[in-house]
Amino acid sequence: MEDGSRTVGPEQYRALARFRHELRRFLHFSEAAAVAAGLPAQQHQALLAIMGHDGPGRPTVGDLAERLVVAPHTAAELASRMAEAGLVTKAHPPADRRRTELAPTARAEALLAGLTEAHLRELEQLAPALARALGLDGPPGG
Amino acid sequence: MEDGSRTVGPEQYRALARFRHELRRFLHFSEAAAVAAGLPAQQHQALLAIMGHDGPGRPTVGDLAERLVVAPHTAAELASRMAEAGLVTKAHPPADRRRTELAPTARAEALLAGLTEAHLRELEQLAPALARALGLDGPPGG
DNA sequence: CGGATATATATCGTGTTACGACACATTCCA
DNA sequence: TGGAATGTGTCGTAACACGATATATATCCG
Repeated sequence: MEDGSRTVGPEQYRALARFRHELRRFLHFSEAAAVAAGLPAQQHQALLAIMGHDGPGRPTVGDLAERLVVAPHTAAELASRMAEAGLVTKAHPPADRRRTELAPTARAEALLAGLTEAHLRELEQLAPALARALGLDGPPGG
Repeated sequence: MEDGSRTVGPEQYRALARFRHELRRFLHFSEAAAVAAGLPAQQHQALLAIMGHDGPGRPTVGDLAERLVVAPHTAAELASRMAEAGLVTKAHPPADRRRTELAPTARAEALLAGLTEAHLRELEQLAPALARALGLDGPPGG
């Protein structure tokens, strides 16, 4: 019965559409905030991934690709643009000189701090709606 | 005290980065699924917005813009590409001939049904991680 | 009724981003 | 030590979103 082959109806479309709408509102806020701070949206997210790296040592270009769910060479391009913009510095660790480790500059850290604060505040507002929209089938009583 | 001016530290970066990672995983899945079905990602989402429209009558280009959180002329371009691709038909209601009402074609409905099924299944998997990542400060005990 | 203004959509040129195909340096391994 | 694997970088291409601008329709006000 619940094999999922014919469960798609108007209610599912509406629920999924609502979820995507909430997502896009957040993403739109995020992009606008980043651009207002002088950062392209992807560079902001890359910076967050770098600062939020929780492994040992600095994240590499490959780590960045994995966290952003993009192809390695896409992350490489992104890292290059960020280095040009003075947001990160690149270093090749002696242990494996193929790798490129990324470290944020002081300016990038300052920018990210402000943006992160704004995002945390915005998410406090949006989280309930997002969580609600994640209950895609709607409440059992509705 | 909780004015939010100095709450940004390593834990916040990690939590927010994890949330963005989950988001990107979902968005990557979604785009890949759409493209595999022969639809550009935005056209898939536009279709979902159209089919998920819950107001009276058909959604207009302006409605689409609002749901996708894009500028009206961006939605107009998207609608034109979709009409060219045989995914929607346009109609100008007599009541206000400035408006353009959008209706999905049978082919579009079939495509969206399959994609929606896949998305609902994927969200069942991802929803817990997303919801967890939405508790950005981490559990009180952790 | 008629002209000014507002609304809804559409078009054009531009910039950002992501990809595939390919190139190159470094490391690993038989 | 030579060849495959790994990590990153380069180049050309395509989709998307925007600002500026244009057009058609509707509305308002006297």
